[in-house]
Amino acid sequence: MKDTAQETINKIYDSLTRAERQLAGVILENYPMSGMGSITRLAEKASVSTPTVARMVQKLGYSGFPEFQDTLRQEVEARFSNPIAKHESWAQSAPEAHILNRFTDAVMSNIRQTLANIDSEQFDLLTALLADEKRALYITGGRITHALSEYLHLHMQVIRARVRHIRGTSNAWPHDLLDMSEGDVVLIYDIRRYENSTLRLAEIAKERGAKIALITDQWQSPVSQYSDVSLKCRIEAPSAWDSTVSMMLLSETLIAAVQEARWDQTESRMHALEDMFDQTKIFRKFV
Amino acid sequence: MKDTAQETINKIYDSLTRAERQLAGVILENYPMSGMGSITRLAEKASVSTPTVARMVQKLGYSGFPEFQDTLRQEVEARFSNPIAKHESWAQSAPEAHILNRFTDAVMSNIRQTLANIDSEQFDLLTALLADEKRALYITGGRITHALSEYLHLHMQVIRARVRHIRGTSNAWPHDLLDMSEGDVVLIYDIRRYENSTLRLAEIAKERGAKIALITDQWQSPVSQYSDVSLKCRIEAPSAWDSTVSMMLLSETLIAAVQEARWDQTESRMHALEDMFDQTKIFRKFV
DNA sequence: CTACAAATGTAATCATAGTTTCAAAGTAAT
DNA sequence: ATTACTTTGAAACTATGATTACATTTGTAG
Repeated sequence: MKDTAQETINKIYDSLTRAERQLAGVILENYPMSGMGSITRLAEKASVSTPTVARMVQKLGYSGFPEFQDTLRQEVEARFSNPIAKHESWAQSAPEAHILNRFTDAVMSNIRQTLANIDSEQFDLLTALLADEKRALYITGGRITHALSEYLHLHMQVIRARVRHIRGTSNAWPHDLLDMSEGDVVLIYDIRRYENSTLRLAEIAKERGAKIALITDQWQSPVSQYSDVSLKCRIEAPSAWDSTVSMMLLSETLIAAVQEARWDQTESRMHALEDMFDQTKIFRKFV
Repeated sequence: MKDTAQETINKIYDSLTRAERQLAGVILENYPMSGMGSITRLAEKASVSTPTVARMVQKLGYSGFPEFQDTLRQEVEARFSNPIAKHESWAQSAPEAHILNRFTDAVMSNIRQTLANIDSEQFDLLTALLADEKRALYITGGRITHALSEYLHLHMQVIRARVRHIRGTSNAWPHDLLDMSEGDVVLIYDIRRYENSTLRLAEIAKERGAKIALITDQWQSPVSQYSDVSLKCRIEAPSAWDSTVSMMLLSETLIAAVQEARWDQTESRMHALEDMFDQTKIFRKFV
């Protein structure tokens, strides 16, 4: 493997001249960031002239300062992108290039980026809206996100009253909007291939005074122009389709957050639900 | 405290134009290293022109690209000398104990464990079964996993013919089994609070000579006694409910794998679908 | 469909960074 | 002390990066 700049410097340190050693000292001092500015700045920091710097990087084996700097940049990048988990293979039983590993790589990165860019205030605001039972809650999704919206709906129904699922994919949704009143919340999932009917729905809901919450991709659905709160998720994947894993994560986190926020009320609802399950014998008793 | 470039970008993201968002995406993608090269390189990576970059950094409040880059450099330097970054907090904008960070922690660990314990041969076997159009495919889920099963069904329908979704939650599923013949595949999602009807379904399908595939949790559904192939997922979460994110990940990976396996046939199906969408004007043209 | 405004890229211009030349200063050997 | 050689930085030069002006394209309202 190729040496890092650091190693090279140490290797040839003895053959360096006075000014060059001075410079080498500064570079190593807080390596590798010191070399990230311009050649002039580095020269000044080491109190030598720019030609001295230029000459030394050539001694180190680089064609010029830019190449030297590129090397440093790459080193920084390597250290950055996940000190530990850089190239761990997720499924050890499969080769690194197996779709299991490639896909998981992408998804992990999606999740990291989604979380890194999330605005926690928006999240908290949305949690508060969803937890407020005075506001009726409408949930809807598009073709791909329908499943997610249904999943959220299922859980929200357990947590609180007045939750409704709108099938955005049907054309019956205007009926659902009849009951909507000022201050109600409409939560919309919308990712690319943004659908026209979803946009219309948001528009109409907005007109009726509803709060619009949006969960969308990094390119943002046009619905965002009407939304009061929105969360952006990364959805890229090595596939012909996008990955909604990060949206699923956010949805579940929302469920957990809302649930936490109103545990008092939810607890009794859950018990009631359990009782009903018991009576209908849907589930196996203790496996 | 002064905002980081990252925060600033997110804050004004809404007011950005198409090309600028494209650029913002690239910057955030592997922030902050992407901004460390020259303006030209950054522009190329984002497929926009250099003026677009120059304009955006000004929108962000910097006097020009060099100042912007200086800021990034300082951020990198700060993170470098800061050893606390070890235990990474996913959403930096929220405290470590925020549900966003706690939940994500759990989910990341679920994914790691799920992948670590997966048997890639089982996965490949399942991929092959799903890719084989000679076998009709039936997909079903339980109360919680219904959404997942529907999601998989949606995609499988695009990829291949003869796919059917069985609503395990209704009591009409015996009807769906009438057409089932030897060698067909039944894919079942089943996680805890395993449902009786799901078990019955598996039993009957097995009797009719179907291959049973199972996606379940780490405690394993009783369906596994009938299954020919099964994948186990971790689903624990700091919540009153389980997290199905890892199942979603596996499902999407399966979709990608099957799709890859039969891309020749799938491609034309997807085009046909696109054409139909165009005709029905469901989607917005290029946002 | 037309007219206008906004967005974006091309190309010219300007600024700064990087390199090279060369002369001055330092150093060591005679 | 003189000469030959090495080191070094000032300054000229060159290349590349950043900015600006302007034309083209794209989208939108009338």
